[in-house]
Amino acid sequence: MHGMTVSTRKPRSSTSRRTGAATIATVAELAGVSLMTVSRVINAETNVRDTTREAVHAAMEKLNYAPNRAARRLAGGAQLRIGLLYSNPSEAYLSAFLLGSLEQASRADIQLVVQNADRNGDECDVTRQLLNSGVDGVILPPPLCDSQPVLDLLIESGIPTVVVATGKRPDALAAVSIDDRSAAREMTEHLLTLGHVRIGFILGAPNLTASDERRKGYSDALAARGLAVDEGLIAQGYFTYRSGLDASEQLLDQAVPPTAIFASNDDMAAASVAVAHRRGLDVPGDLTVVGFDDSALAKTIWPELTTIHQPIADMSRAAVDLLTGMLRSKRNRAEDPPKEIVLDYTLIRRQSDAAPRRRPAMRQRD
Amino acid sequence: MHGMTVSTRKPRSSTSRRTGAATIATVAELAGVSLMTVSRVINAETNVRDTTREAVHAAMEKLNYAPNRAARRLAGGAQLRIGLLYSNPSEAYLSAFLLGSLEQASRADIQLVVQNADRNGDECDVTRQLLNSGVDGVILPPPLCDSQPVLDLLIESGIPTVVVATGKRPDALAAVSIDDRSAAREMTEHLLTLGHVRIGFILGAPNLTASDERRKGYSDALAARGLAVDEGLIAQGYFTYRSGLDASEQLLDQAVPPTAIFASNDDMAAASVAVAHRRGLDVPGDLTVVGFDDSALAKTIWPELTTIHQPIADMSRAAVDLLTGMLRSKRNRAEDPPKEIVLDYTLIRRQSDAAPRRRPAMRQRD
DNA sequence: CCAGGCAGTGATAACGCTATCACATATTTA
DNA sequence: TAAATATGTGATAGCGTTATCACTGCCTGG
Repeated sequence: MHGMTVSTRKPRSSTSRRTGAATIATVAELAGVSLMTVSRVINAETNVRDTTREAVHAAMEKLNYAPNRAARRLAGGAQLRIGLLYSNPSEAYLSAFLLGSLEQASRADIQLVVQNADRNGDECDVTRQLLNSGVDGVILPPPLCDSQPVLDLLIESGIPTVVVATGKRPDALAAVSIDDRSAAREMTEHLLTLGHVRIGFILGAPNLTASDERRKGYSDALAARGLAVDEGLIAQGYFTYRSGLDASEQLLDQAVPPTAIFASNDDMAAASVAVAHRRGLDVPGDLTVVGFDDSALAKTIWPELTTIHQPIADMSRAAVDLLTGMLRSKRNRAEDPPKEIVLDYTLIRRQSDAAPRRRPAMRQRD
Repeated sequence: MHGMTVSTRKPRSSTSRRTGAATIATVAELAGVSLMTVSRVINAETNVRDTTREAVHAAMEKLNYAPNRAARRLAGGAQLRIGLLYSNPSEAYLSAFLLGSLEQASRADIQLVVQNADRNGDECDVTRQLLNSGVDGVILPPPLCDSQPVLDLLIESGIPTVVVATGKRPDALAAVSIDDRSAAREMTEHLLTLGHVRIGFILGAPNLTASDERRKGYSDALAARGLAVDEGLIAQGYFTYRSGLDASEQLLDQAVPPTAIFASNDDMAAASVAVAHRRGLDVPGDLTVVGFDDSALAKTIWPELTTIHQPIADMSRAAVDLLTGMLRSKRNRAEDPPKEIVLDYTLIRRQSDAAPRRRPAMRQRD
């Protein structure tokens, strides 16, 4: 006859790795019931006889029992995982972003899966791969937050997603951002207040929504002062240093060149400074240059750049927070409309801005 | 009768409660090793063959694996905390460094406590504070890795510590570095091979040991060609852009100016480029400029800098790895002598170097 | 009086990881 | 040359909990 199991298991060596804390097993023994019954009592399940329940409660009290969270999560499979999908941002941006999100994830005891979209082929492939790997939510920092194919994929899959620092948020997704538009307006107003009137503007990459917002902010400020936007003072850039060089040359080649240049990011602002120097213009004496982002570069070059500080780490922290909330409430079946969190920016004044020269007449070299 | 169990159990339905996330088992299968080997790699244990380790790392990357914290804690792995104490390095350096260490820490599920030594008063106070906060180990990137008081404090406390990128490692501590001296020699040889003879050198900050090493490398290369070191071609810098401006001016003011400038880091090299442009010199046409570090800046500016690539992120990853190994082996066994890991550098050739002009006379552009 | 239903309860297998020990090869030592 | 010791790797048993399903009775209704 078979089917009988003789337990050949040898008694566990008592020393190995006991923590000393009471476990569900201790409670069960004391109460004279099985493990499962105790588990049911703990989880307030209904189908336990009252007398049994009381006995278990008594035992728990006597033993000062507290359930082990790790074990609970392990068994329940309730561990949340969120994916962070990024694509060649500047390293400075990425590390600040990671710093914030890892910290928050660790605090909330959530697993963070960081994935680089540039490796392993196509953006969409990587996105699919991430979705298949079983994450519960996704965080999308720039520039991926403006990639329509990726967004479509995420929206279609219905996975809770937070986009960060995009200019216009898709209706279906939650977002964390700063108000790019009013930041750009504030910076432009700052320049106007200094006395500048001809203010050049270097656009960001056309496919990124934040670029648009910044340009609108620039226009807003001019409009508020009743100034017309001179298209000759707006040059296309692509957020790279090199594109900034060309754009700056173009602006300074104007018949009446600007006395200030507002670049849509710090890299391009640094390029403006370089072009100015090459032309023998002093910054900020002859030309004011300001940037946006407050990247590492802003403090590296000389003069240090006046720029808009984006709280990158705070934004990523907020994104993790927001996503966690969404995931938890999703369990409770609540279909709230996606939220949007807008954080504060700061205008950081350094050494690259000044009032325009009284007489813009002639600038000799030397 | 009890004690005998008839096993009528049918095989479990496969669907039950899979999360879809990659586990240590998935990784093991893909890498073709056992669970334990993967576990060992994750925990940076020492007794795994390098080839095996790489295979496992590759598998983890491909699967986007992240360890399950709950399972980890449950199984008895204590939560390790390591402190990362930094003090105003360049932001570019710091961000690359953080990127690597955060990634590795996250992979190994270790808590990383990042502390800025410049806040809260004195370096030593902050160090003590960090030690008291109960970290299990410390990582010390430059420039703090050269601060004798801090080093003394750590050595005295006996806490496992890894210093990174220091020129000379204290005997008592483990270290991760590159060979600064031979990297500088290689770069100088490169310039010599291009045909340069008068090569200016901008020193790094005098209190940092890496600066010394780089200078020695420069001298080594000249000596190897039988060239004397002209002190007029060596200018003091402090690793900042601004100090690079002064140093470059000084070098280019020489009666017979150098045809190439080798700066001890990229920030100062960028400054050299700026000064050259301001003087109407073309880079690399009229002046070759090369840097060291391959920081983000090297690829940001124009022309992009030829430089020595320091694998900063890899170094910090290695530091975390090394430290975890030390902490784990500390539990199990006695004290091994502190290890030193030397990673490879790479000479990256971009657009800022060229052979010197045949006739240093005058040649108009275009 | 018996098939079927339902409330209680228990036995056992995951969950994903690490500790422990066994084992097969290298490398050294006697 | 055999024995002793390292090395690198794998098998397996937990860690404390919940999911799943089997089992025991006790009730129903025909």
